[in-house]
Amino acid sequence: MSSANPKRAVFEQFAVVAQALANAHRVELIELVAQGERSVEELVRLSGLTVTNASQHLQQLRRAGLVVARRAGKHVLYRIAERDVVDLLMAVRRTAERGVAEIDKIVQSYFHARDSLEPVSHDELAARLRDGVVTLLDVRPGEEFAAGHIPGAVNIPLDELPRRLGELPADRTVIAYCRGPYCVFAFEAVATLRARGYDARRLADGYPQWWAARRPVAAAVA
Amino acid sequence: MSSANPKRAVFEQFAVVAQALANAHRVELIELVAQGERSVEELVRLSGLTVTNASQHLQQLRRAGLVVARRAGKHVLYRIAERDVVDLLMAVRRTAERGVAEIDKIVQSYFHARDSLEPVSHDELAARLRDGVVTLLDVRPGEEFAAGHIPGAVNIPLDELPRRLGELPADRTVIAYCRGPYCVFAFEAVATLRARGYDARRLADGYPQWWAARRPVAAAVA
DNA sequence: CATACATTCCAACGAATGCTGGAATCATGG
DNA sequence: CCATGATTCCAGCATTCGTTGGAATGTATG
Repeated sequence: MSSANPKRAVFEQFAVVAQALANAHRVELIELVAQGERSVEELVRLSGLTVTNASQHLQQLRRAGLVVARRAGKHVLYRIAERDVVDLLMAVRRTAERGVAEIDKIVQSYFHARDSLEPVSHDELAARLRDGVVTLLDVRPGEEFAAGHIPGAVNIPLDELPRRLGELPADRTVIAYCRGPYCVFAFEAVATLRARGYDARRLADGYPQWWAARRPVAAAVA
Repeated sequence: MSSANPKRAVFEQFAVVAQALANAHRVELIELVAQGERSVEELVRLSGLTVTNASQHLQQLRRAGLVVARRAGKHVLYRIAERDVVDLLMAVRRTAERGVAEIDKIVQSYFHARDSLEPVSHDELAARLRDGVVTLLDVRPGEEFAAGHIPGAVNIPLDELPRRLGELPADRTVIAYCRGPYCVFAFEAVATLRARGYDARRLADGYPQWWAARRPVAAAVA
C-alpha cells in the first residue's frame, strides 16, 4: 500500500483485487452473492462455512470493492458492487477453464458426459420465449428464484422435480437453467427429464450471466 | 486440489488463477510479458527483482496457465499463454480502478492532470493512419519496439525524445503510445511535445491492448 | 571435452493468511 | 429498558507465501 511511485501502487491494487478471489471459499461466496442480494445467514447456510469465517471472507471482498453491504433490520445484506465484477468472474473462469489441465478433465468427465446436446444460447431462448413454444424451468432453490429470475420461468427446485413432474407439459421442450456454467442443477434436471421422455435442454450459463447481459429479469415480491 | 465434489474443485481452480495475480511483482511481470516475448534476464532488468525471485514468480504464472515458456539458445523466453489472459488483466484493471478509492486518487492526481485532452481511440487512429495525416510515435525502449509495434510507428524512446525532436515533422499531429493505460511514457511524451509547440495526443491504452484487439502489428527483424 | 552463462531447484527464514472459539456491537421486539 | 438474535471484532493456532543465498541443471561456445 505504501509506495513512492504510482506505477507500483497500481500493481499493488491489482493484487488486492486478485487476492480477494484467491480463495475457493470466497469464490463460492461471491458466486452466491452474484445471484442476488443475500444475508450472511443465508450465505452461511448455502456455503456450509461457520458464521465467523464467512463474515471474515465477506469483509475481505468488501474491502476489495467487489461486494457492498447494507443493513436491513437485523440482517446485513451483501450484493455485487457493480456489473464489472461479473465480467471479472467470467474472465477468470474463461482462463481457468482453458489453462489448467485438471479443470479440463473435471469439466469433461463430469459435465459433458451428461449432456451431449449443445446448450441453448441467450438469443435462442429469447426467441423461443417470444414464440411461447417452450417451458422455461428454473431449478434453483425457491429463495434464489425469489431474489431474481428470468421472466416466464417456473420454479421447481431440483430436489422437488421428481414428484412435481406433472406441472410440466410433456409436449413442449423444457429449457432448464440454474446458477451458471458450473452449476450441476441444470444438468441433473435435464438428465431427470430426459429419463421421463421429455425433450429437455439446458441454458448456456445461468441466471447471473443473464442478468449481467442486461436481459430482462423478474423478482418475486418480498 | 483434492475435493470430492466437482463444484468445490472448480472454485479451487478459480482461486489458483486469481492467486497467480495476487502479488504486485507478478502483475508487473505479466504486464511486461504481455508486451512481447521476454527472457528472464530482460524481465529481471526491467522489474528490478533478483533472478531467483523472478524465476519463482514466473514458475507460478506458468503453473496457473497464464504464461508459457520456450527455450531459445541459453535463454528461456516467456510469453502470454493466450489472448484471454489480456482480457483477464483488463477486467482486473477495470475493477481495481473503480472500486478502490485509493487508486482513484492516484489516477486522478498523477495522470489526468497531465492530459486534459481525450485520448485517441483505436478506430480513430486506424482512420488517421489510413489517411496518412498523422505521425505515430512509439516511446517505449528500443527492445520493446523490436518485439512488436503498431505498423507505421516511429520509435523514439522517451529519454531520447528531447534531442531527437528534429525527426518529427512539426506540422503534423503526433499520437504517442506506450505500454498501456498506466504507462507514464506516453503522458510524458505528450507533455514534452506540447511544450515545444507540437499538436500531440496520446493513444488510449497501449500496444498490448492493440495487439489483444487483433489489430495489425509489425516486428523488427531479430 | 571443458568452460561460461542463463535458469531452475532446494532449504530456510520471517511475514501474511485461513480457521476457530469467545467476547463485543448493534438493531429490533417485548 | 432489557432481552434476543445477527453480525462483527479479537486473540491464537497451524499453514502457506515471499524472499534470499547457494547448489544444480542444461545449453552454447571455445
